[in-house]
Amino acid sequence: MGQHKLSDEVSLAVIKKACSNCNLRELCLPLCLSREEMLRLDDLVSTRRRVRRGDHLYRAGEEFDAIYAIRSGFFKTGVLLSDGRDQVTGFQMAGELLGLDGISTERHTCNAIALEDSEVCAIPFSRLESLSREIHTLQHHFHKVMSREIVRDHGVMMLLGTMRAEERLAAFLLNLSQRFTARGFSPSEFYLRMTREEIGSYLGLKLETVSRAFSRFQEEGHIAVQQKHIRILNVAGLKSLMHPSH
Amino acid sequence: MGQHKLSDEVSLAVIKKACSNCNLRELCLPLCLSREEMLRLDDLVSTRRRVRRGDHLYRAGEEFDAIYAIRSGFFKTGVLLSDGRDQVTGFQMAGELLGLDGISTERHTCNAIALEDSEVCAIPFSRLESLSREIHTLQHHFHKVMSREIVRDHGVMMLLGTMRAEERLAAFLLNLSQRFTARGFSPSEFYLRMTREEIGSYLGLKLETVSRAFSRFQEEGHIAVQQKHIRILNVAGLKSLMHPSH
DNA sequence: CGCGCTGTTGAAACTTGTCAAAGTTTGTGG
DNA sequence: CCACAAACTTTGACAAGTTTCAACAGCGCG
Repeated sequence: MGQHKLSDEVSLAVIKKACSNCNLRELCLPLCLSREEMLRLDDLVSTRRRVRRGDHLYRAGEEFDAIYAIRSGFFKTGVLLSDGRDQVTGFQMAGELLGLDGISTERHTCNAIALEDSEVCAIPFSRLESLSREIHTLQHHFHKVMSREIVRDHGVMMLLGTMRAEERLAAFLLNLSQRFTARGFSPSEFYLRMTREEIGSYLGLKLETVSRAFSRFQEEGHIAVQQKHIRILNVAGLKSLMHPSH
Repeated sequence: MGQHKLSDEVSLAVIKKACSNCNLRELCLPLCLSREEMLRLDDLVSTRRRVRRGDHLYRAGEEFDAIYAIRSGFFKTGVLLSDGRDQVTGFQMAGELLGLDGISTERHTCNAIALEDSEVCAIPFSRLESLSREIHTLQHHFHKVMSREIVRDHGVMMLLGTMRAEERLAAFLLNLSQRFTARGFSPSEFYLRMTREEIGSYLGLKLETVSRAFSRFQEEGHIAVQQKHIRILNVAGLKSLMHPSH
């Protein structure tokens, strides 16, 4: 019995590397696949890659041949203008896909950098296309994921185009909170993996403005900030900051 | 001989409604398809729809079942926040696709409004998925189109996040110019189909700021503006405004 | 021909950015 | 384990850019 259990655990440890047993499968590509389909996907998503904090997963201009599913860790993506200005275009966490922008030109158009030690599953794109020609649900789900990325970007455009500094930061915190919640973490308490400057870049603000907004939120009792440690004390208060009445 | 010619012209007029003879096929979905594949696409893209200036092609919240290729005309897409703020997320012209954002939730997430009398080809999405399971090149091209939309959105995020008012407007004009050029129109002279307010919404600026920037560009000899009629006099000048030295 | 929508321009108010200084944390090498 | 340097954060004072409010001009449509 003891023997048997041990061998079970060992094989589990191996199998766990596959989509079919990944605890992120509800957030990632495998969504809605049958058991048999999932096993075919396992085969596709066999390459893993570790990325150390601060290292690039890929760089703008590099040849594109795979998208990446984040297994664990935290990333930022960003583009760099010729005159040195750069913009963080997103922060990605476990279960989310990276590299969709590279399909269009067959080159990556942004940089993806790990904000903590991370692990990703590489998904060779041409094989994903092949498989999704055979598995209807996979195809459809992949289209949904790409579309969701477009919707997300529209949300950011909305944020950058119509909101003022404090509204942007409130929206940002609520979004993070929601995504942490979906992953089983606390909705109200988390560590920011990015600097004030990176937050500012994403939100179209200078780091000092981000810092001041944090301080203000704290003064008003909406959150407690200690460096990168955030506790949300008053969700409703933050939400109301997003839609000021005046 | 004369008879023959007439009959040729008549059949041409009919055939012209299909992708295989659409003069936008180099910009639209059919790209890279073989003759035979193109004919199968024709079958799919059989529904046309006229949209009058000011009318909605679709509204946020409506059920999604098709994407649209613009055959002629000009559209804007935008989202509306609960508190009344709205943001134009894009302007689309002939050969471009509308509705990709709807795939993710099976509902349209933005409004699409014609800025001039327009005609679109409706492409039933589930049939597009079927066909692209059979036609590899169509599948790949469609993925590229979605990805291109993501890249475009990142460009707008860059613009909204890092550029000041005049840089934004310069980038906007140069982008329009380039897209008109790709469609065989003059790169340096065109009519804006949208109001200052709509430009401002897209660029995250108030209409007065847009107006002032136009005036300034004119004073400095970069462009000539007369209401919606724009002539670009100095492309290099506009480009340099996008990347100020100081 | 006038009414409404759109666009232009000016002045003041407000928000955010810039510059500067000091405090805090983190990481590294001795 | 400590010391030091580097990176990050906070805060203040001031400057710059954008919005707001307001008035007016022009164009286009009924």
